[in-house]
Amino acid sequence: MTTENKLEKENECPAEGLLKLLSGKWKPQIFLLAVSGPLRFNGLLRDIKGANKQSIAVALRELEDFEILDKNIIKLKPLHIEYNLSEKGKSLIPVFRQLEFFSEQQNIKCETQTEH
Amino acid sequence: MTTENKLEKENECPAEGLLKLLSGKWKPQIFLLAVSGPLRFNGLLRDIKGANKQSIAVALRELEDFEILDKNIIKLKPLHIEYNLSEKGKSLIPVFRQLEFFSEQQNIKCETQTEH
DNA sequence: TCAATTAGTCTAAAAAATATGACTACAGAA
DNA sequence: TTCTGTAGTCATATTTTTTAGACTAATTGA
Repeated sequence: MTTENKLEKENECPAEGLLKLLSGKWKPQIFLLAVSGPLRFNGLLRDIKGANKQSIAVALRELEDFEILDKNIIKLKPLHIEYNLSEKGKSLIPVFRQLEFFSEQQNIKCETQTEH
Repeated sequence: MTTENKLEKENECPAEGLLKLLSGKWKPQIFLLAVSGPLRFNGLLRDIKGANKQSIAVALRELEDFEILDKNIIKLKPLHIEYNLSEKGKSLIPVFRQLEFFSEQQNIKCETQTEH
């Protein structure tokens, strides 16, 4: 079953599909990295500590299926593949910023922001 | 391990904790129902088709742990318990609205909105 | 030609989330 | 005192998500 079908099938409440899409174990990080620039498979595997091939591959595929990331084959030097935020993906940035803003207001914070 | 500890432990990116909190199978629905008024356990069990005691109980506990819902013991007629959106919970409403807005813009839509 | 890097897939196992059904405990009504 | 409704818990299954590790296949560099 494709990601699309899953969401078309039983999606009672409007925000739910998007929440589901964004809430995999690695997808928020991947999205945030995509905001900073193009992504590459092995790069993600190196940068995201603890992640494994399979999960990265699935996350990329789902984000691509939703047209949040564009997959581009770069026919250069070392022929490779790049994932870039699509326009739709870019329009998600403010949504993320609001989620971050809320989290900082309340203290659902991240460790790297905590001084030790 | 409590819900708090889980999120304090390894929360690399700011929006992640909130996404995780909101993305359980029933939590978005529960939150949305809470926007309309106080919730009660058996009421949710009746209203949310397909949900079971355990999941409702866990979702309520997590939303309560995060202080998004307040749990109130109502010492009236049939002594019972009500869950209400806290101030923090209310401040989440615009975040939800933005998620919904994005979903409607793109077509991550819900079935009830699709004409057939 | 051999080894490394690229970007994955596949199968199977482990872990996490959800579901099922029995059970508890209290209050009020019949 | 038994039955109904309140709000759960608990142990156990089932389902879903994530991981580990072997494998593929094309390109590139030495």
